[in-house]
Amino acid sequence: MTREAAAEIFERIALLMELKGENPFKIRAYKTGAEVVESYAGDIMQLARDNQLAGIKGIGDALRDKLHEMALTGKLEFYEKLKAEFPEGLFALFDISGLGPKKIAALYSKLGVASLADLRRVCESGEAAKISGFGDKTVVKILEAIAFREQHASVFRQDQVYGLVQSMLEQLRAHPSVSRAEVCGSFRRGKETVGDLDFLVATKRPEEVIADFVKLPEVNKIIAQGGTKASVYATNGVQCDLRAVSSAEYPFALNYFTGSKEHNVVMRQRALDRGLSLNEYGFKPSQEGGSVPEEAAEIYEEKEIYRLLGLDYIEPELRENSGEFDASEKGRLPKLIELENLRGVFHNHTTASDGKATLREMAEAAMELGLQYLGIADHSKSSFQANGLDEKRLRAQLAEIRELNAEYAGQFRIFAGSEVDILKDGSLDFDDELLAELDYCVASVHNVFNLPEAEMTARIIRAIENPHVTMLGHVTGRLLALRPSYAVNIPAVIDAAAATNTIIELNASAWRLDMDWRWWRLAAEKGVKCSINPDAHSTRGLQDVLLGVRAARKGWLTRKDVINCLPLAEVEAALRAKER
DNA sequence: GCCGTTTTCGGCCCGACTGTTTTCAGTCG
Repeated sequence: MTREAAAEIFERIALLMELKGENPFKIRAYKTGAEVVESYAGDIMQLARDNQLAGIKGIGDALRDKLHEMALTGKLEFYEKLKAEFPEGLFALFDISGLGPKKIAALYSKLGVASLADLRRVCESGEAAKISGFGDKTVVKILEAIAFREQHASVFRQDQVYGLVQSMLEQLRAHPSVSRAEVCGSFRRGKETVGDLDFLVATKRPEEVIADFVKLPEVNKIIAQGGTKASVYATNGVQCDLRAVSSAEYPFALNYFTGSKEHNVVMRQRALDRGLSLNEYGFKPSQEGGSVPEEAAEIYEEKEIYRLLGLDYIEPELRENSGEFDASEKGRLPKLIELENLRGVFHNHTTASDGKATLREMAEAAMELGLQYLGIADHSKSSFQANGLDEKRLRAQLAEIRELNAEYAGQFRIFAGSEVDILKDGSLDFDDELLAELDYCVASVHNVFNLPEAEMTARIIRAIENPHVTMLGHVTGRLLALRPSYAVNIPAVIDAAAATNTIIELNASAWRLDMDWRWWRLAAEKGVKCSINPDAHSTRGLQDVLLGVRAARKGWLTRKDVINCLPLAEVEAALRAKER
């Protein structure tokens, strides 16, 4: 069993206990346990198998035994019994914004609501509004939340599929009859979420490869299986399609199945303009009696298809038919940022607020990743829920950082910052005097999400105009497929950032990827710099920068647009650019 | 269920907002 699966079971135990009205502290212990399992720096499942879990904070006797059982048997008796007390569909109700355990328990016990469909029915029929604690407004909100949820029903964040993609690709590439394999579709294009996964292989024995594909351990259910393609559901619920083509067809199929649909339409039109018809198998003459030029018959790489159509190679992330053809024709495609360009990371949390690792552990993890610097930005005092730091604790952390920096002298640098709350009126949670003592400051909205657009925009711009705000955190507050962005005028925010030399964060957490890639070209054109921030709450969380880089590439950004590509010697000046 | 320089019991994060109420329960961050 993977650590993700074990953490998920602890989380579900917590949900079920909430439904049963169990001791809230017991529930919290399971939630904490899930977080520890998820973010532990080390192979916690191996430790669980070997019974070596003693001394891990947050894992006591009970959770230790349960982890051991899961690691050994792949199951947990305790959870199976608990789960059997409630219908499976109840879990989906927790994803409805505004519904918590008490309301779900009431709906279940009073009206027998056991699924999203049931929930919609009792809301529409008026039954729900009659339950004590429910009213008309609650019902309207629930129906709105169901609609939002359904729009995003089969949507998966990258962290939910990344491991699956790597593992399936690895197994496909290792197959003796497979010469090449790749993942296509929206995943290859670096979209923030995906609906399904499209795999492609080049092989001379398609049926054999497909027969082995549907037997992979990650496959939960076969939807369809034929001579050249198969569709399955993976254990985490993602639909995975596999197409098997010949080696000669492979570059064409790779291009076709990567999309986007709109990009493909332009590609085929360009081919027609050259007397060629393009599909997923290759070039053909577009008219009878026509011919295919020699170079079109000898294509091995995707790049050569673009060249034949008079284009520079277009990276998959840019294939949205949003200007890439024009730039490609003119030789003006950007040289996209790469993971290796990053020299450091800002906006990270420690145990001082709601992080799982200490300052020193975070610094050492960053060093191990080959980074030159690490920016800390723990929550400020208004974020009670996240154990935000008050002035005194922040100053203490500042002193601790100075000491560590003395120890690391020359090798590595920690930048002392704060993720300071933007209060309802746009003022900040700390006064200017304290902010001036920091190396940098990320300002973020964490509460009162329901302001009208004009007010929210003014609130954020007021924060941007503070000379000590180095960068703006997660601009829209969205949680992918879970909670929409609050109302905010992003072009106005970008203009304000440009006018004040304020950096905008690309929050690299798989849940956020905020600011959205669709806005980065505009921001870069206006001269706004980006900071790819992992918003790490654990040492493992630092690796989310990978997702941030993918989103930045999709936003046409180069290393010159991203301040944490700067070497240590230059980045400090960049942090001070605004104050100057 | 976890934890402990106040250690084997007693405490465990806090306040805003919303919608339902008529003083508060539930949800959220």
